[in-house]
Amino acid sequence: MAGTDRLGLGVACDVALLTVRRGQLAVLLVQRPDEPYRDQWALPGGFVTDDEELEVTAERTLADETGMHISHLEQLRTYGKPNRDPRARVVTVAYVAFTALDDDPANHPVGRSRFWAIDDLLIPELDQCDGLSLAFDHSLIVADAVERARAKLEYTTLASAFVDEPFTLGELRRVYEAVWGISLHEANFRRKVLGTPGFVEATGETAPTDGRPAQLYRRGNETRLWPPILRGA
Amino acid sequence: MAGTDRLGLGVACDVALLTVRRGQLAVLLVQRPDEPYRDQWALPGGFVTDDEELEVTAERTLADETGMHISHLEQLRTYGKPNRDPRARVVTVAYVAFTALDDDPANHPVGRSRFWAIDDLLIPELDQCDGLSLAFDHSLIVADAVERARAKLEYTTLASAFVDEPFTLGELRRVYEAVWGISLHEANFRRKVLGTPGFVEATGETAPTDGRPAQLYRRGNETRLWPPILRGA
DNA sequence: TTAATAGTGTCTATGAGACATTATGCA
DNA sequence: TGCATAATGTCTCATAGACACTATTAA
Repeated sequence: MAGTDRLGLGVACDVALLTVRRGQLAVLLVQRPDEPYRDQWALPGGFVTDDEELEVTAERTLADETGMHISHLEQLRTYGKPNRDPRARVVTVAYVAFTALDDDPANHPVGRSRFWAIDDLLIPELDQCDGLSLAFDHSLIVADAVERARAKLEYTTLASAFVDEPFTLGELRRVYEAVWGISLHEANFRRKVLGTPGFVEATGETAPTDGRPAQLYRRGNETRLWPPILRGA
Repeated sequence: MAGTDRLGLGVACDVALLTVRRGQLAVLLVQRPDEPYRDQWALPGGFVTDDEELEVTAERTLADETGMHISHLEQLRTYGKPNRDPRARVVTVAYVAFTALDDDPANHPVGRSRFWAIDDLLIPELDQCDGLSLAFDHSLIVADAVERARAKLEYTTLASAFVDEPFTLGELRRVYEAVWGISLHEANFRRKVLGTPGFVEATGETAPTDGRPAQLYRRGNETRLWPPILRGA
């Protein structure tokens, strides 16, 4: 670690908060109030302050800019291309988080922030060549966050983080379908989820649907999913 | 991204170069010439210079400190605890890479660097409570690198990156055994590898062993491994 | 009744784990 | 000959995929 010039280099954190809304995977964005990229949409985030943990920076800036308080952030990766910010060299440590949208308005984004369906964004990295254009290299970060979510559904019980409790197996299945963009076989999905101890816990209650009422479940204690549910080749 | 105080914060890159040597997973370390942690062993790495890609910093400092030239680095994660470096706030972007050790001395570490078997290191994060103590939080980085390697063996053909060409299936199997620390069933492993198109390509040659001579193979073009080879619960 | 979704049961194909057996070198 | 490792064959079990069928509500 030889010391070289390291001034004029900023460190920031950005957060890709994902949810499933109206059957679509969505990400929380903020409309930028200032240049550069004024009025364009960007991930919430900001610079690291002295003696502040990176994850705390992510939580703090997320709360400041969107009003969302999320406690379990997961580091995604770090983006440091020299010209990714036109003002100066900024290395950003991106975090990803997953949340359910409940009916409590206190948990909804405020100010210039809102959720956007991934499908409505211009994300070349996901072969989406039209839609809302994002500031900086944030389309790349969103693409990586989406891939992280897709991968984690395979081998963890993350899907249940996207649904509000209590939930039905149909709702849980539609999370998989929204994130992976494919349809899953209802009966096999049920067998798999119920056959994994600790994935979900039955409440004994039922909820009305468009058809037969469905059993309600809560999240179980298990976080790993073994064997995994694989997306296929 | 509101601008706040961001001076006095350094950005560095560190590299965990992994290999399999004498049947053991090993990592390339450098004995520190200066304080802090003088004479202790650390990952090669150094500060990012102006307008330098993070990956280039990693490659450059690896080459400077160890003489190893590795072109395919993969970002591992970023470590930014406020006091991880006693001198100043330093955020380090860690990279991981995988290499085979051939007989060419040009590809061996030089100077104060050498490979250390993971088993000989003090890595609390891997429940290894005695052995060589590493500088900074590098035992955590090494632990994460080892876990990355273990995971990638499952769903990619990474294992072949650890063996010098040409290689036998026995050598390839011993890579899995060294990295995962378990023994694999020889016949099932062979069926799996040969049943995955593009994992290995037969050369037609054979190599002597302690028993029957073994067919020799080269790396194939496939990088994904489907279905994966799973370590088990 | 029909439509819609929840939920159960079962057949089959695939692939992993386990094991037996043969092949081929060397001491 | 015995030993060590390579290589092949096969049986079994777990599980995913597919599909048929029943259950329960609302319109």
